[in-house]
Order: sequence, then C-alpha cells, then structure tokens
Amino acid sequence: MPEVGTDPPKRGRGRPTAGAREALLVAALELIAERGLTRLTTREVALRAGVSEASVFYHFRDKVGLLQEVVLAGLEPLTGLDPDLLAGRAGQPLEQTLLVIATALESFFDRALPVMESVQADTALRTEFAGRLAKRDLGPHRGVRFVNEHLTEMTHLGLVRPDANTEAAALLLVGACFLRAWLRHLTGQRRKQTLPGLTETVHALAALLAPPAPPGAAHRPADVRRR
Amino acid sequence: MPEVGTDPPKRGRGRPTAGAREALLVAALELIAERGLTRLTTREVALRAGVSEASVFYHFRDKVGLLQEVVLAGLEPLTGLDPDLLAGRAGQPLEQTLLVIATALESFFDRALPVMESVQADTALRTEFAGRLAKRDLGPHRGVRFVNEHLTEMTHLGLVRPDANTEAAALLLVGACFLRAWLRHLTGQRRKQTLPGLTETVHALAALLAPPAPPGAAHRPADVRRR
DNA sequence: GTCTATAACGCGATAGAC
DNA sequence: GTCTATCGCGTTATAGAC
Repeated sequence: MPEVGTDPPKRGRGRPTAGAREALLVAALELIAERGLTRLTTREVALRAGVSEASVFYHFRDKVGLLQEVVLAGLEPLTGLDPDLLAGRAGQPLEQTLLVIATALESFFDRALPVMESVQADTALRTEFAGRLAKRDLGPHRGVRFVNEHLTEMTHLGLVRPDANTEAAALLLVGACFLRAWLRHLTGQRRKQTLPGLTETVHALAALLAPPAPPGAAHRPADVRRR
Repeated sequence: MPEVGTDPPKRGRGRPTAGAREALLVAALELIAERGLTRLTTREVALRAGVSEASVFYHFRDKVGLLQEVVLAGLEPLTGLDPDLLAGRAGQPLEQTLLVIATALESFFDRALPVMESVQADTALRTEFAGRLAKRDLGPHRGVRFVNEHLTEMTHLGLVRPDANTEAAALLLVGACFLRAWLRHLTGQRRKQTLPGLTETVHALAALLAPPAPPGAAHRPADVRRR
C-alpha cells in the first residue's frame, strides 16, 4: 500500500502520470456526497476521474482500499481545527469567540459528514475506522475537547462564570452544531432550517455562561432574544 | 448463517399467510444495523426472515420499496416521544425532568440512527425521505420543539430563569444527546464514552438554566461537579 | 402467498499489451 | 502506470408451479 500524502504532480514519463490517484480520491468523494455509498461503483469513480477502471485496483488494492483512503482524506481537515483559529482573541467577548468556534465546527461537520455517514453504511469501513478513531483520536469528541480548552481559558480570564462545567458546556455547543449540520446534510442543505439559528444559539449559551453581574451593575447578565 | 433473535412463534409449513411481510421488515432492520446498508442483499434478508427471496418482491415492489418501508417502520417510535412521558412531573425539580427527557432522547436516537444513517447512504432513499421528513414533520427538530415546550412550561413555573432562550437551550440539549448517541453508534457502543456523561451534562445545563437565587439564600444557584 | 428455478445484468477484479 | 478486454460471480428481479 503506497504512500498517502503529497504526490508530486511532476513525474517524468511518456504519460505524465497525471494525478490519477488523486483524481480517483476526489471523484469518489464527490460521488459519495452526491449519490450515496450504495450507488458507488468503481466504474463510475474511474469514469469521473477520467481514468480506466483498472487504475482503481492498481492504486488501491480493492474497492475497500479506495474507500478507506477516501475516508481518511475526507477527515483530514479535522486536524486543521486547532491551528491559530483563535489567535489574538484573548480579550474578545465570550459570545464572539464562541461564534467563531461554532462556525468552524459546522463548517467542518459539513465537510466530514458525507464521509462519516459512509463509514456507517459499510461494515468493512466501520470496523476498520472505529479502531482508527480510537487510535488517532479523531472524531467529534475532539471538537468537544477543543471547545472545553478554550472555555477553561476564558474562565480564568473571568469571561465565564467560575462555577460552570466547561466540559459539559462544550458538549452542548458541539452537539448543537453537529445536529444542525446533520439535519442540513439530510435535507440537502437548501431548505431553511427548522432549528434555531447558530448565532441565536451561541448568543443564548454565552448569556448562560456569562458570570453574574456584580450587584448594582448597569447591564443585565443574561439577554433575551426570544425567537 | 441461521436466524438470530426472536424466532417468530408461527413459521409453519402451511400457508397461514404468516407475517412474512413483518418478518422481512424486522430482518432488514437488523441486518442494516449489524452490517450496514451496502452489504444488505435481498437474499440475506429473506434468509433471516425465514422466507423465500421472491416474497421480498411480492410484498414490496423492489429492494428500494423494502428499504423505504424499513425506514418508515424504524422511525415510527419517534411519534411515541410525546405521550405522557412527563405526566405528573409538574412540580419536580428541573434537573430530574431534564434527565428524563434526555434519557428518552438518547434512547430514541439509539433506535433511529441505524435507519437514518442508511437513508444518507442511498440517494433513492434520501430524496424520498427528505420529502417525507418535511411533510410529516419528523426528524430531530421535533425533539427540539418537544424540549422547548417543556422548558417554556417550566419557565412559567419559575423553575427556569425567565430571561433564558428556551428554544436555544432545547437545541443544546438535543444536540448533546444526538452527538452522544451518534458517537456511541459509530464506535459500536461498547467502548467507554470519551464524552461527558449524560447525567453530568444535564446537571450542568440545569444549573445554568436555574433562576438566580434571591440575595441571601443559603444554596448557590449553579453547581460545580467538574469532571 | 409462498415457493423453486432461473434469467439478465452489472459488479469487482484480473490479464496482458503498450 | 495506464490502457483494453474479459472473466466469474453475486445481485436484483421474474416466471410459473402449487
């Protein structure tokens, strides 16, 4: 099983060894998102990638091998959650920071859901991937930890009431983003959401997490924004 | 591979018009949950149901027809969310009521997720089901509305701080339950969860939603329970 | 309504030239 | 490394007896 990562687009040969491998991965990912895993055939993947079907079996051992790498590639952006997404936001208001995080979470779920759904639909992928999930520490719970870390930090800065359970709060936020993204994915993301909006939800959570105002302060600690 | 689970009491030789149809639906649902949709064949469904493969096409038009009815049957328990789950809980503490709701939600998601995942994996099912979801008002957003109604009620009873956005809080709770159930479903529900526990999460949310204690009260409004 | 038997088809995978 | 051509097989679906 050859390497995964960056295949140099340069390869001296009669055929420029066009990125067939990469094209196959992209084509498979697109087809999974469009038509679902059950309708995915090696034939069609090759067709969309613009290569022959045999190339599928040359580059990846078999169909499952292709799917495994598709899953891995489709989930890679998750690692990119951590980087300085919140750089320089130390003093920002709680609500705005949470909104940045929540938006990033939903964006990630939008990209990762088609792949994750496929894992569920095929036993071969499910078992293989469940182990990888435990081993490489992937999955939505990573988002929970990420949010928790920043909530803890904000607690130390006095932006979150000190008696709040930040880990639970992180689960609440990530769960809401996940549910919103999941439903959007199911309905084809064109219909207007029947769920509360992301901004509204973050606003409400921030209000709940804000430290109680000192007695006699001018502004009230929790805001309304009903509906 | 012989059949598993509840053997239909009546599988006689004669033609009692035995519940072949029902047996097929059950068998299909089990196989989807166990092995995933991509590995599901009409042959195996018939085998497990203890009938011939031809019966599949007699009762349901084709394979998709079978799957559509499986989805419908698997999602029916959702309608059973509303009934007097909270009968007589009017005066109960907020946290306990929320825990009852949250437990019911996770239980429902546990049952419904295998079916919902299958819908995602097949275009024919997805489009058909997306319409049905909008029409018959199914889906997780119904749980959000359910929770919201009871939170509103509790607000009127003075158990929830009046400035809280109950709709957003409902989304937070349902989302957390959904994420927990989803991850449990992915990992095969045997591994210990890496997410915060349900009780802990409900406890934390109840603390956040509780109305601020009147000045000089003996107990503090929000509890700790870190980790 | 349920069965056995089988048709028709598309799928995953391989062989071998280039 | 990519292609064309093809094989073997499992799959969905049908025919017709009972």
